[in-house]
Amino acid sequence: MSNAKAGNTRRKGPGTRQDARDDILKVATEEFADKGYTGARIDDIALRTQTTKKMIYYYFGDKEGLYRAVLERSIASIRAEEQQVHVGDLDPLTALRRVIELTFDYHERHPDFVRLMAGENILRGEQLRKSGVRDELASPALALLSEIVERGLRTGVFRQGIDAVDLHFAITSFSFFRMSNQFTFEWLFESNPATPENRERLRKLLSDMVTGYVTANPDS
Amino acid sequence: MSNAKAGNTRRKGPGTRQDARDDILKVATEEFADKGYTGARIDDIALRTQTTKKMIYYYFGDKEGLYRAVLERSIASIRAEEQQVHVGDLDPLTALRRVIELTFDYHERHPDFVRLMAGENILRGEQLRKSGVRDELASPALALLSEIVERGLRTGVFRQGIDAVDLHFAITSFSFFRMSNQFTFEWLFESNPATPENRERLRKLLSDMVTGYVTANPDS
DNA sequence: CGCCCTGTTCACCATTTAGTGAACAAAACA
DNA sequence: TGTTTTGTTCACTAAATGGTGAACAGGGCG
Repeated sequence: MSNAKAGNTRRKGPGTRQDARDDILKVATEEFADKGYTGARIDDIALRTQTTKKMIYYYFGDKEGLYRAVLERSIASIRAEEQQVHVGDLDPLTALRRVIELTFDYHERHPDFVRLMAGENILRGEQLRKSGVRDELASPALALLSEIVERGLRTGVFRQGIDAVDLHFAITSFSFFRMSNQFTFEWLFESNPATPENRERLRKLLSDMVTGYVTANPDS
Repeated sequence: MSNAKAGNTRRKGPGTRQDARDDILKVATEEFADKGYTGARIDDIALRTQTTKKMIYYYFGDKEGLYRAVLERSIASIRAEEQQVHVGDLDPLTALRRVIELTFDYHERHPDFVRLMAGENILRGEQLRKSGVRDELASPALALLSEIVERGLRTGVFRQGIDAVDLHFAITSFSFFRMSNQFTFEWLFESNPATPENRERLRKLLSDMVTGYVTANPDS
């Protein structure tokens, strides 16, 4: 609509070109995370950007293209962060605790990512499936876990039948749900799990529960 | 739009009045679960209903009113189901296993409920907060768990520091995430947790993990 | 110098979408 | 039986929304 931007100083200085894309992507990420795919408004994104609506279409083609770019960027960022972690020198149980805590913390630090994934699942993951990014190594976090599980089994600290993907599932479901469902959970139980006063307790609970499960324990 | 319904037999027989509301609610539940609040289309709902768009507005006022009615109905239904469960005669650990399995199964059996809650959380739970239904006893499932935890602590089977809400959180996050995030999880790890071949394993994992955590264990 | 490629602006459009006005039908009620 | 209340039809609308056409600016390059 009327894009009456006040100080429309049309500077063409260096760094404007690629930065325009980034500017759009950052704003679009917030918008899509906040309202979901259908709820997001291109006009609103354009308004909060230094560029215009036409530029969004120029760079990303259509709403779907923009949305896919947002998803890909968000996932790339989590991968980059995961890649930094190294736990090879820790004993399996300590390493596992480490990974659990990192996963827990990551979800807390990136609510946009959580909301984006929640929204994409409502859409049955169709856009992600159309995207090609997948191949760039599934998830460093899983590789990490696989290595830990292998070591744990080898040294006899872990019990038989532990699967890395299942472990990752257990850890992620807890960490993700804590952020994604905080509102309905609070409404139901008058306690918001994503809140600071519940943070440490839940973090420890998850860590204890998973490490306890994994630990070799012949009886029972 | 043009509601050219083929056999528009305008029967006014008994049972048409209240059933119209139910018909609308059932279709609307699917629509909102499938597309989220903003993605849902009143016209589409009307088309798949025996009534017309105007009737939807007649009964529910506006889109928000319809959505809220859908949420309330969905939650009322889960409550009704939970109320049926009785585990007072089982020992705490068996009772806990029972509740875990019931929660796990409920989420599997009601994907619409899961998707609806996921969508409502993207909206930050605003509609649920506007709704007044909450008072009708928070959650029977929680009452059940509280009673089990109390017995478990009393008989010394459970260890100290177990909280019923936290337990419920752990159980629900696992069960919910399995359904809600199946698509992105499958995309990432080439394994869909909601699928029959993963069902039993995950169900057992959750049950073992939680009961293991809860069980008294002085060492470590 | 003239051409072309990448950005960029502004006005504009077709469709979709939530929501309505008014008249009418059929019970319920008096 | 007349009147009021509840339910129902159909045509209609204002606004929002994703998306476009065309013209143009400016730097790189033959």
